[in-house]
Amino acid sequence: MAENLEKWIEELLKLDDAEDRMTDKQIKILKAAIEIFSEKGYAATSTSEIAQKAGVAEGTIFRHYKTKKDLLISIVAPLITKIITPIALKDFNKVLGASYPQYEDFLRAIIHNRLQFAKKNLHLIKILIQEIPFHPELQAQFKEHVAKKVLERFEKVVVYFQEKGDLRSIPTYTVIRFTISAAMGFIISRVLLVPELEWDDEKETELSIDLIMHGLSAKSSSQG
Amino acid sequence: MAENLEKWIEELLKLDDAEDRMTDKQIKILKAAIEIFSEKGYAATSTSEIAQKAGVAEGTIFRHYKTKKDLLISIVAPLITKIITPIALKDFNKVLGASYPQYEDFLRAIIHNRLQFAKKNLHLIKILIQEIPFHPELQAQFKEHVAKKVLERFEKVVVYFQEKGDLRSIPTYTVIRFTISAAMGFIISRVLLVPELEWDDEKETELSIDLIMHGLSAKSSSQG
Amino acid sequence: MAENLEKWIEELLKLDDAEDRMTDKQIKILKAAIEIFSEKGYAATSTSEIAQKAGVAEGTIFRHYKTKKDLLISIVAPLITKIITPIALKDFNKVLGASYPQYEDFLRAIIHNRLQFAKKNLHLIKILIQEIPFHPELQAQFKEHVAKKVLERFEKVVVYFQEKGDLRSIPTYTVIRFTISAAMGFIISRVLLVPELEWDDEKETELSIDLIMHGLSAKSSSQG
Amino acid sequence: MAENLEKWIEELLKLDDAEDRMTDKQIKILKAAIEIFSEKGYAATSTSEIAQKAGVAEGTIFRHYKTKKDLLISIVAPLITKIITPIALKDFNKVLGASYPQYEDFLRAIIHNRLQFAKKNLHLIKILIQEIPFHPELQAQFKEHVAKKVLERFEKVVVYFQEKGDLRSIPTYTVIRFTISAAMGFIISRVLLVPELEWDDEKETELSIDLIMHGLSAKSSSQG
DNA sequence: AATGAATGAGGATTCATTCAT
DNA sequence: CATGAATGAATCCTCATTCAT
Repeated sequence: MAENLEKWIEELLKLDDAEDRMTDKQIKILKAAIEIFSEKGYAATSTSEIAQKAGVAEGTIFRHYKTKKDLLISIVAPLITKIITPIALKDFNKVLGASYPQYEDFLRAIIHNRLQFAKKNLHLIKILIQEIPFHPELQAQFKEHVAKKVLERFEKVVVYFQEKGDLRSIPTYTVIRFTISAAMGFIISRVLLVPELEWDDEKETELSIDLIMHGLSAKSSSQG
Repeated sequence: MAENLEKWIEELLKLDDAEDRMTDKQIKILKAAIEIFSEKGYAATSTSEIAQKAGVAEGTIFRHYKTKKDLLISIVAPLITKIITPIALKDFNKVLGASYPQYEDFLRAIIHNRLQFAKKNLHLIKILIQEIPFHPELQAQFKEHVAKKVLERFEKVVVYFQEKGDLRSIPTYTVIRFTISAAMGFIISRVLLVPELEWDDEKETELSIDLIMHGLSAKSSSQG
Repeated sequence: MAENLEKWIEELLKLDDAEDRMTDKQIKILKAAIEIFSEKGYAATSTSEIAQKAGVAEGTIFRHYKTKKDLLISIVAPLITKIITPIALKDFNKVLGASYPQYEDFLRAIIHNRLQFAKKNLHLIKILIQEIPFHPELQAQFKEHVAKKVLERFEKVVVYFQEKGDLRSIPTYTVIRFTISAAMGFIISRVLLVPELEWDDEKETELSIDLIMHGLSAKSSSQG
Repeated sequence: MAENLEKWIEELLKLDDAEDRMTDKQIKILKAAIEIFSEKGYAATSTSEIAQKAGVAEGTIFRHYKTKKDLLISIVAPLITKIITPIALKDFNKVLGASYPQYEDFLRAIIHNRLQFAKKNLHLIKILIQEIPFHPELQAQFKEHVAKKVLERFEKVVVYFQEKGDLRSIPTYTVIRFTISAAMGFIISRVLLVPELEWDDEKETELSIDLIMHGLSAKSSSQG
């Protein structure tokens, strides 16, 4: 999935309403907006700047997006519903479908996927992180489409492994929080905080899984 | 430490230059700015809004802070150098001073302190998180005064416990990242993401420590 | 040449970039600015005042001229390079082309021309005189495009008549200064200082020429 | 006369109202204002700038001068009535008192005096030239105290020499204008336009007198 | 659909002036 | 007298948005 931003946008919005495809200019506007929003933040970005970078007239932006905020929403809303949500929910069903017999198989899959996605969509992720706190509409969407669903399924997964006797019987939400913290801590360090380091993604992933599993595993294990 | 924001500001700036104390209005301006910046973000906040909330004329702001950006810097810079830095560095020396015989004692102290601070200074923390990405001056300060020093000392602490045989011999920076991720994951959830939950801070702290220690400890331990 | 201000502006800027003609509003802005600048001076003129007089929104000014200073420069720079310079240099070549066999024929031409121009472009001349001292960019332009070239050619003309034996062998620059002083003294009195007097331009011009020539002529002459 | 600016100001204002002498600060304010007004123009000068340069508090300026304009008037008005007027009128009476038997003696005296004054009071002269066009009050004062009186006396002097048969019988005002133009042309070039040249004031003065006299003299004279 | 000139409300900032100390 | 903090009107300028072409 998520090969690169351009495809994302194109496919996304074509899927949306097959007849009402995006024009070339619309795509240019979106791309320009994404780039500048992520660099300077929504509030500090002017529509004229976007128009210039997109190579269109200022008026053209408002032909496609009623307001500047509309443009932000048009980026973030489908990002949440069409991209983040599927990514976020990916792999969860496979646990119950027995594709991932162990919690660590599941961990490996979600870390791998989210990292790949994060690497390819830094701009979008930055916008998401930076703008959600300031826009209640986005917060609501995020909560409903991502947070709630993810937590629901995550809960099922964790309970499943807890009942199976693989995971410790500590509060489920604590397990989830610990897992997400450790995984996201790695991903965020990797792509946002110190991307300039030479990362051995494979090795760091395995170490992270190991550390998480040591914390959560019901059986004690020997260590190096 | 850090009883509450008002005291913070007052004490801070009195310490700064004992003779050259802040005026009453200056404090009002700072407080208003902190509140609104944290709610709407720096770029989306207008100086007239700050003036109104502070109960001063707009011109008064510019008598004390040459530009709007200056006002931001005047909030964030001392926040970094005078508050965040000491807090961030707190407890590290006690390890080598043998006040914390175990890594988990150290963990308990840093989680406790940072959590207390975070609870009392939510506004400041939000501003820090939200604005640092957009202001290179602040990034530089943060890197120099906080990140670098914290990592240096953290490294010493971790190496100390690794050599002592208490912590596993995995890469030091991975240990640090894992520790910070798990601890910050808890704190951020607690104060930013879902503060409305009923948290048993004591119990959650102990659980977090337990989880971290299980991942890092050189000896296997029994679990619940 | 120089029929009146409106034509000046229009022709000027059409010549400048034939395709990229000025809009109607742009001309209105220029005219309003010229009028108010000349009345109150650049620094004492507000952009809102200009907008009002021009019958446009204040923002419109800044769409055409990036800053208020830009507006001033846009008036004065082409004034110097396109209007003042040609006027200032007019007639000089005719001396060497033998169109003006005598220095007084040359004098008659330059006084006549400059006076006509000054009468029709009082506003522009006032702006020039008042603002040049305060704006180094304009000073530089004036020096390069006008002062230097005029002096060069004036020198040639004076030397020509001195070598021809018509003019006294006093320092060339003194001759030039004396000529310009006497001529400009007349023109400035005529259009700026006491324009309300009833002037017989023809007669005063001839008198001025006579006075100058008496001072400069190599031959003594009878007087009345 | 006019030894230097400082003395001028001090003497001037002490004379004014012997009891109500200027304070040290007042003098500093005046000096600072004169300097900055002459450099940047009245409208472009801020009172805070003046206060800073004068080394006083902003409020202090307004204790002595009700408004900023008042400060300008306080500089220019006495300049006109106490300084420019006497200087302008100097020497005129000496003609009729037979101290100057010839028009050229008179010329020599006025050029010399005005040049000395101009050299020592450049700042004041610049302010005068630049601000009079924009301030009707100053215009009125200048007209009444200087222009009118000077012209009256100048007229008497010229008529005197015309009736004596020394000067040509051309219109008196033309004689005056020509004389002033030539004299001022020299002085202005000397102190304002190209002060950086190496001027032989003595020689240039004599040349100017010679040129003027040739134009005006009733008798033809030999030339160099 | 696309343009870009035009708008005017609003933004940051300056400034002359006031007034309590 | 002198101060300088405080003021708020006014200044220059930006920006999202509209609309005639």
